[in-house]
Amino acid sequence: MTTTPTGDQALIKRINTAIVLETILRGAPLSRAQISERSGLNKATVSSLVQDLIDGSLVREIGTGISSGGRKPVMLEFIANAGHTIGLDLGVNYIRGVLSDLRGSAIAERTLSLNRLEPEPVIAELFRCIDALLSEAPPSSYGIAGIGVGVPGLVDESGSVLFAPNLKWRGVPLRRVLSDRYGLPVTIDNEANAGALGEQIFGAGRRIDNLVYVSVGIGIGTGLILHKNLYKGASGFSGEMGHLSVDAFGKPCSCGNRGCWEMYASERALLEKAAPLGIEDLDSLLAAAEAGREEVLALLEEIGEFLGIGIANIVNVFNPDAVIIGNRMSQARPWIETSLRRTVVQRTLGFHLRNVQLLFAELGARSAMMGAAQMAIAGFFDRLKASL
Amino acid sequence: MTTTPTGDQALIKRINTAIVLETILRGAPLSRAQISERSGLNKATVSSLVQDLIDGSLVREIGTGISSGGRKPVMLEFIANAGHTIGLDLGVNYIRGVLSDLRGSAIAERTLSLNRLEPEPVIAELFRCIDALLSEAPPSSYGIAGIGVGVPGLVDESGSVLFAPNLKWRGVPLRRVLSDRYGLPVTIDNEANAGALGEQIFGAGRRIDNLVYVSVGIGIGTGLILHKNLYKGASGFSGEMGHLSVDAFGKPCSCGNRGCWEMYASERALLEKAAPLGIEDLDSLLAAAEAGREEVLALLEEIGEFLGIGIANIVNVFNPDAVIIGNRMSQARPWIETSLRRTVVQRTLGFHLRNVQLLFAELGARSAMMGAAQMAIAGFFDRLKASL
DNA sequence: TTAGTTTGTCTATCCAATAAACTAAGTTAC
DNA sequence: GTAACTTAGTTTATTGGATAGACAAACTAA
Repeated sequence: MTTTPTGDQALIKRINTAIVLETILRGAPLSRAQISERSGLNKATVSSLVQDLIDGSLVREIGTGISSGGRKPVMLEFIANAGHTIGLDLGVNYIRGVLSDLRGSAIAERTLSLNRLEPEPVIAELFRCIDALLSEAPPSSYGIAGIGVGVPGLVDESGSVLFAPNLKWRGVPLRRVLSDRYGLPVTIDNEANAGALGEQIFGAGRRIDNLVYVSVGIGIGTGLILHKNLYKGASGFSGEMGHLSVDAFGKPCSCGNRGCWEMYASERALLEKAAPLGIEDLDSLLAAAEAGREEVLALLEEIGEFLGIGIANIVNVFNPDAVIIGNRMSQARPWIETSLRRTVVQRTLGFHLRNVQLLFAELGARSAMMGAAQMAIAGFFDRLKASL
Repeated sequence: MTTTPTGDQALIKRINTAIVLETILRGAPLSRAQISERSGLNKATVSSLVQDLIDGSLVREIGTGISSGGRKPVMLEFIANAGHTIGLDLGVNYIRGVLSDLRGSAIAERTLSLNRLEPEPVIAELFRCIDALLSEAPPSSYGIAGIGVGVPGLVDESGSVLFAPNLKWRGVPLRRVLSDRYGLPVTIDNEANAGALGEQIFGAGRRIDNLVYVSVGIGIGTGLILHKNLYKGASGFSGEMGHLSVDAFGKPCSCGNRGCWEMYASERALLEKAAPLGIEDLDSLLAAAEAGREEVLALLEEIGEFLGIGIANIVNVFNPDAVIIGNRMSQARPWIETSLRRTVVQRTLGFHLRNVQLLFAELGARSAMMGAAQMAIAGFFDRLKASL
């Protein structure tokens, strides 16, 4: 019960092997000598651990490097295609999937649209998408290392979708369904968490330790990366900052609260206001903005302000290094950025004391999908570290 | 630069020594055999590490226990008075100090009131309080292990008070001042963080891994304990949830934002509303409530509702196991609890799915002081683990 | 008294990291 | 073109912790 994992020699070896592997992942190509220097491990130790990694098909020698006055170094690199993963972004009316290698480079992508919401047909499409991607996977030592999925809703620790309002799902055991069919490790998480991870690893958030990703789509979801790690609430779910109330006695929200942020700053809120202007969807709205239609520009400025109001709250609470605006609304950047930035500066306690960057997603619509692939990759490495 | 601490035998020993010590701290009195069983470490290993702890004056044998059919076990316990710490709660018009042993048992306490706010006189009083407590400390192996202080403001990683609005302090290097004078390790943190720690270790939050402590005094501060650890924002400060805006276009707050929570739910907000009734301070207000004065009861019910509005936001964002209401307003429990609880239930997304407990501080006004002592104790153990 | 049990220590062994010596394979100066 | 120097990577002997198993000590039960 209280059995903490104890320290023994195997633990040391695991720790040091992980250090060597991570050093290579970060700095490849590297020689054994460079790894020794960077990691602080003895040359002999590095040699031995590198040999294990080579035996495990995770690292390979790629020939000699240039000499600096002595024997030429043998350069090493991580074998990115030692395995592959599948990343999926399950949206309300689309599925995006990617087959990637273990560094996250995309090998194949698929997008398909959904016209039904019920779990059965959606899962059938999910299977089709995965099957198609699997058929493109080249043979490799580790094969398919895992599947990651981002979904627009609350996910618990067992990988069940507790509640996805826009899909009208409740209690769908997605992880079990997928791992039963494919016999692979499956990671399920909120779409905003996946997006946060995608931007942190591959996009606007590289090298930023603490960031908040705000996914502005039909609703608003948020993914938090604190001290380089995805933060999950106590029970393993979070990302509900769309339901932060910004107007305690405002419009009632379906969640039970009143004046929730996403009722003022989401795509849905924007389109409701645009309806009287005869605009039905985001694309035509952005086209109208492009054309300089003034009522539309005013609407977008207002959305920027409301986004800023919620972001100021988030900054006050979490004090992150960056906030990244992602998902569909990031396309509206040219017309919302000014009012958004102004509002955040006005409303953030001691803003000048902070170094908060306001950024927009670099991966655009691919953030969540790439983040889902990264979830699977991270799962692979976690299992690896635990095993050797 | 990228030098991660590498794994060697000393690391193993540190890890296992910490396991043994923690096993004793949690379950004392224990025999070596019991420690071996609970920790999973070999009997011989435990014997050797226990001997080190005995040599280090951290553990002692306290005679034999009862036999269960064989040789009698030698029982061990942690030497709580191997050292002492000082915990201080620096309030706006008071200082509370405690001298405690390494388990957090109070040996002596002092409370004194302040009538000036400037750093110099306050620090002079702080010195007096510390000196008085120090003079009561019995001799011990480790002496005074450290000083912990909770302050009503923003504290950075270097232990400087960046900004304490109610004290009107800016940039006071409190840690340096104290460690220069006493030559001891000093930990400075926000008063709400200290209170959260105090309640988690000694009060209503025992055995709760994830909790939010809401310190409702003149303003509102919050301390977050996530996965058993105090959460600090990216730059080492947080606790600003009093400035979560609950009414985007409400009253302007001195922080720059509008409609901040603490403008509606704090002691100051309550007293402003009570002023027309001729009530000037919290004590007389509570007395009036006790006497059943209806206008006062209505005011308190309203405060309960506003507290609930902010707490619902916090629950939606952090999804903690418990929320603890602390500081002065916790005295108003009988008159605010009903409306508070109702509001939180109404406004929390999927409240029925959660297991959030709403609690009131058990340590009352002593939460922050005891938490400050705990900060010093934790610092002592951290340094210990790093050294051996 | 005897047999069995539990506690705690002792001993031999294992294993990973390490320093230092060593081999291999280059460069540079003249 | 050779001698002197450099750097890369391996080999060897040593160190230090954890461990299993043997053991002694101290007890209970019958």
